[in-house]
Amino acid sequence: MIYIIGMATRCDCNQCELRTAFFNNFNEEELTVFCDRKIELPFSRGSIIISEGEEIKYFSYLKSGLVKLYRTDASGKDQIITIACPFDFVSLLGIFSETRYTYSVSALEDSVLCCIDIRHMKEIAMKNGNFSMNLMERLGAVSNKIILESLEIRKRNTHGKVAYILLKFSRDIYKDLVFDMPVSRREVAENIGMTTENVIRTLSEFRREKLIRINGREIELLKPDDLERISTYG
Amino acid sequence: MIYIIGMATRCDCNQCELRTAFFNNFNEEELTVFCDRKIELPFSRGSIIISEGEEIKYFSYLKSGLVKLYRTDASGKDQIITIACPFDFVSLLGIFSETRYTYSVSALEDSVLCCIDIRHMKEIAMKNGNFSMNLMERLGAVSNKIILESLEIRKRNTHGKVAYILLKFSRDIYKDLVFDMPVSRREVAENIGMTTENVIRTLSEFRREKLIRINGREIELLKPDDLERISTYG
DNA sequence: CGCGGCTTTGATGTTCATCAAGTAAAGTGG
DNA sequence: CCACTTTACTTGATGAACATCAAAGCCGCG
Repeated sequence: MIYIIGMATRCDCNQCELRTAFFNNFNEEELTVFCDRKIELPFSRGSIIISEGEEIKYFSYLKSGLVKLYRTDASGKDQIITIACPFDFVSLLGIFSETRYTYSVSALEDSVLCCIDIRHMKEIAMKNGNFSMNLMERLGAVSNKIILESLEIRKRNTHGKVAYILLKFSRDIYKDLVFDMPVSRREVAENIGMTTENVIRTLSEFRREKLIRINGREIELLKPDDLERISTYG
Repeated sequence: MIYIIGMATRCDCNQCELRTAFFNNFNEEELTVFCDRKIELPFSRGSIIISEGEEIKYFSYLKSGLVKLYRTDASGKDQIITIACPFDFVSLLGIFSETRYTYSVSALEDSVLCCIDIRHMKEIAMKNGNFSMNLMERLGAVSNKIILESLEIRKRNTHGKVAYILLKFSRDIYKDLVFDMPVSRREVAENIGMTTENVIRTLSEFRREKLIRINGREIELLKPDDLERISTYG
């Protein structure tokens, strides 16, 4: 992990939006210790946060911004595993069963990561069963989401795939019918298993059919219901 | 879950092969309680063990046999998530974050499930941090495997996909170059995202090229190294 | 014995990746 | 700040890969 970009900052974990997720299971002392030990690291858009093969030292989640988790194959082609939003874990489930990362992470937007020493995390989990259960629930939900999404994408044709990811950006990430795509056309292709050309071609078709409006990376969903139908039925 | 097939049996958890995985973290008393509360359920080949949407009542793992985890879409088509071997968990990670199953499970071979009340499992995990951590590690490893496999399959063409799954059966499941396919051609197709016809066509090509020998469901890998190459490079 | 499901092969057409080529945008160094 | 390089985006043409449709043999089961 790279530490050079900006200064590590601190915030009050009492205020953290993840509090209800698992800090609730801390007593005062635990929370203080956690707060003291955690560090926050800012990363600028485009920078690599974690490289495949790197040793796992921290348990970390995304505090703000947007990051992609991806794998690079032998021929250098990337495959995007998932895109993580604020308060999603960047540490996936392997975090406790592996010693090295099996994927890379890079920042799609300026982002801040909240990190805590993995050993410390384990210690807490060992001692505090409620915390540990809560953590398991959260990690499980993330894994489930990734598995589900991968299956959903796999069964769609090109039109369905593009509609699916447009709806995902609009609904799950930006909660708006108008948004700036955080990823290039190539990255969209890497996410849904298509070629860059066909992503563009499909987007252009959607534009011609007045389903969407495109202005560079800005996209507006004009007929979300129709896109929904395309996503579901191809 | 269906209980009607055969009688629930018991075994000594001290002898269980999963012992080192997490029973090690039990003290004598905990192990006794666990052993008393768990039940073993036999299912005959082809029977449905869990149906999508069903309430999650048990944490369960496969003691013997072979099962498939799958989802059924609106049009009735199945998509196989993964095939679980003995001592794999049938309960995936959602187990603690969901109340209902998001997938179905059916027996590919005569199988025995070891089940324990999910509430009891949670109680133990809450109290025993080591157990809980171990559980998390194991669940994490399973999830990771599923995610990885899904990504691997997605990036292969038909030849690569078929070679990949043949090698998986041979190496991971049966540990032999000769094995009986536990699944129909259609199920292979549902596992790797192809049509049944193209699975058969590809298998026939492999046979004509003397890469494999086929006798109904019995398959022998004659040139595993060549299949390896096909799996990796298409 | 006949029905339904599984397997297999062939013919056909659609979908999609690849190749090629050009424009636009964005970063780089003098 | 501008020429230059590189990267992103876009469209078209082509062929290969793959799904679909059709038909027939096989096997197990009621």
